[in-house]
Amino acid sequence: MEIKGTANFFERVYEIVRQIPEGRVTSYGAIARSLGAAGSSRMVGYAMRAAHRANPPVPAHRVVNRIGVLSGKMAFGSSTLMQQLLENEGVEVVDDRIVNFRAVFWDPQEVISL
DNA sequence: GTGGTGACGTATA
DNA sequence: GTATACGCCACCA
Repeated sequence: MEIKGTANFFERVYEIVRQIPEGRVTSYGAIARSLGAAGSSRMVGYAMRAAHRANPPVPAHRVVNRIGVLSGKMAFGSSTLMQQLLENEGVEVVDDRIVNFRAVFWDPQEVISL
């Protein structure tokens, strides 16, 4: 069964983000690639921007860009909220950047391949 | 229906 | 490592 519908694009992104383990993060490109929308990474970021409309809300704070920068911290309403949430999960953040980003990086393909 | 915008990524120099 | 250019296409006015 293949759910064809652009409206489901957001839902697809949300579902992947919900599967991100605590203390881990992933990048927009990784999610986009998992959706088969490699190159359309912007759409993933756009989906996150509207993540607050999703129900249940997705841990958007676990999604950062490819260099581990909290590019969307502004969308949380507070520039420090996103960093605070990450640090609360054990992710060290300095200067709006994730320390050892590569170490805490989580590949969505890991779960999809299950 | 048309156009602008964007929580990005890749390519190139 | 930085700087610039382009593509990608769903959402909103």
